[in-house]
Amino acid sequence: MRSARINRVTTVKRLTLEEIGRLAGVSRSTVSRVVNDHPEVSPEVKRRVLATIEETGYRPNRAARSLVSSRTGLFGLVIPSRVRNVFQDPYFGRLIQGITSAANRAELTLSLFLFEDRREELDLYPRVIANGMLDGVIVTATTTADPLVDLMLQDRTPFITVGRPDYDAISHVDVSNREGAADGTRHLIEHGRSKLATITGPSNTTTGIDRRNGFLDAAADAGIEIDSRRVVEADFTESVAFEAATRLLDHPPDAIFCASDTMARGALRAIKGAGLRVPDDIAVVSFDGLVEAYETSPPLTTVAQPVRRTGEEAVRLLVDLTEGRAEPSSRIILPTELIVRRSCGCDD
Amino acid sequence: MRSARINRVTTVKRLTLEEIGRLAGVSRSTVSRVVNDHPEVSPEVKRRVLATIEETGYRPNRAARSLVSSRTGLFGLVIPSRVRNVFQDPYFGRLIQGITSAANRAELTLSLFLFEDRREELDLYPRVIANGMLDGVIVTATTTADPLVDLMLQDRTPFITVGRPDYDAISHVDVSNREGAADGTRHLIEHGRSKLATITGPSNTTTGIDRRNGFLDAAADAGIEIDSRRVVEADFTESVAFEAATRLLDHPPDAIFCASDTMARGALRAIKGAGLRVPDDIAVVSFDGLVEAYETSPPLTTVAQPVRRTGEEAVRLLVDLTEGRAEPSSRIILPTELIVRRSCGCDD
DNA sequence: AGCGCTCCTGGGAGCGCTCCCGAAACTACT
DNA sequence: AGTAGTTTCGGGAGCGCTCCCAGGAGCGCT
Repeated sequence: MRSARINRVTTVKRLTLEEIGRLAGVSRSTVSRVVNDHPEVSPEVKRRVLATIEETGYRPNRAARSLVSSRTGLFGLVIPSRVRNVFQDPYFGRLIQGITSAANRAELTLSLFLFEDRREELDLYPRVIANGMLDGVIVTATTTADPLVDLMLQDRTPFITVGRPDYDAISHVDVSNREGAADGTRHLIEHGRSKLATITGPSNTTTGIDRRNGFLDAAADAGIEIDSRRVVEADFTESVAFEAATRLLDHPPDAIFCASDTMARGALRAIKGAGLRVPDDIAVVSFDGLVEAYETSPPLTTVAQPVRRTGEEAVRLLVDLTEGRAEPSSRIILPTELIVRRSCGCDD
Repeated sequence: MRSARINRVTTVKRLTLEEIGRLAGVSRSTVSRVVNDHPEVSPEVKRRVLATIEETGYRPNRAARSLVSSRTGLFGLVIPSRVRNVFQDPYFGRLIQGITSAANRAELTLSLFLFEDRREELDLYPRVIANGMLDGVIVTATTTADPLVDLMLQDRTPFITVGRPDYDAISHVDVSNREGAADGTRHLIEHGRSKLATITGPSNTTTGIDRRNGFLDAAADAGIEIDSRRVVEADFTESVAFEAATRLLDHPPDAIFCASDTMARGALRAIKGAGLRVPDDIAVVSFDGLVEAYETSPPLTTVAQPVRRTGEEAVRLLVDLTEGRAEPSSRIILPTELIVRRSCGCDD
């Protein structure tokens, strides 16, 4: 263990522009120009100022800058309270990585807002949004009629959602949930399955709705009737999906389309628990592509979505929006891709 | 889909203290006193001011406040670049939940800093720490000789680490890794196992070191010799642990203590792949308590650590530190608890 | 009536920065 | 040499807030 030099300096005179100017023999304004890389500074002076900034380790005070520019360089990432066990599903982790990665590259700072309940969530607005603390906000996983979104709509700080929002005219980035779900379901049908079932996400989320509709689209296209008891709703968690799947097994389907990998794990567990085999008795296709092949048995066939890229695009869109480069209601839709493994009945 | 009222108001006069004062017929100062709940305001005036604040929806500008108070209400959570796949392991998710939950309660805002590489990580210091953007910082998962910690030590912004730091004199919160690991190992020994092995965390982390030492402590106490080939290092990921476990199986032990649940999953997969049974051939005990019983087969016996509480205590400690309530080098050590399931050889 | 006291309120100063305007210095012309 | 134009720099003003100090109002007391 190394011993630390704790330098609890009590009165470090905080360096200011004025002070640096004094040291370099120029004015406050000139130092400001150098710091902000304005052109009208002679090379000689610029060199001198840069040198004293270097040796003093001066950093401009952010609060003062924000006060005059009314920009903070701070962006918010909001994950609503509705999301139970955010990190149980690999989705959010991956999304956060994409977002932080893009944020780092753009040299902007990201605040994370997670909530335990609705009260905390609504408290966010007065506490950090209405007072101009954030230059922009990314809201994920909104529900239909999300009160936070309603509040944000009243405000001036730019925001986008990840996932299709309830309102039109809100900028967002999403993946082709409906088409992807249809692709996955079609694959099941091509395997000759016809007693199709699905475990959907919550019906108060657009993601849940879109993937369910994609499933229904594919079935309808193939002329397959879907009994409403074969459409069960869960909440993207493995335990609730387990229960949903168990209910499904009362009248066993020969194929299940699960709206997420995590839910597919629950379904797999339920099917095995009932003494049935995957894919022989029931074929399974899921959505996300976030679970490695070795993590389930059999390996999951899944509709992969580019989560990391979703995060990166979200940051890009938000920055474009704050700088007026993007249309107020642009949308970016990223493609999905079917990854064929074994749970669908394919050999490989 | 509801249609949105996008109110792109171009020139909203931002409300100020002065403005509110004018509306309420008092001065800027009086409004300030009301907002900050200072006592020397008459009830009648206070009521009137509060009323106009309410009806105008006024929120004090944070930048201006920060400028004079030199406090921002912003805290940072730093997860160093070393951590590959932060969210593959449930640990960080749980920790983040604990931290954000406590932060919400304390009405402080949390910024998240994740990095892809060392360069990004070191960039953090000049970009957000040295310019006083953060009131305090929580650094997790530091390695020995972490350059960021070295930088922070030079700075005045208070910081703590989660996990025992390399330096003494840095405030931190940690769990009893060494004792916990010894408990887990002792349990294996009580099952009559003597050919003990361990898969450790990285040897440049105090967590890796402490848990390995706990394992060695228990073995030594029982008079059991540990062949150095029975101590293999991994990096807390399941895939590297899989490889480490595979190496271990060249001279199969009859018990493995894994320094994390995630690594235990890798070990389980390797053992099964080799055609051996758990716990019959090899008993397994892990550390963390973050994996549900149904998630592995057999259910893992594990040394549970209170991750969520760790996060909460971290926030508490940091806040105490910034407000001068805590000693400059306090440490909080949380207890671990052995959760007995089946992988160790117990019946239930 | 005069004094001192407390209670409440208003306004000046200043936090560290950016923006703007004007002056100084220098150049290039007539 | 004088003028206009350009480049480079300094200082005032002000962002919205908090802190401090001064002063008025109201009170009870001598």
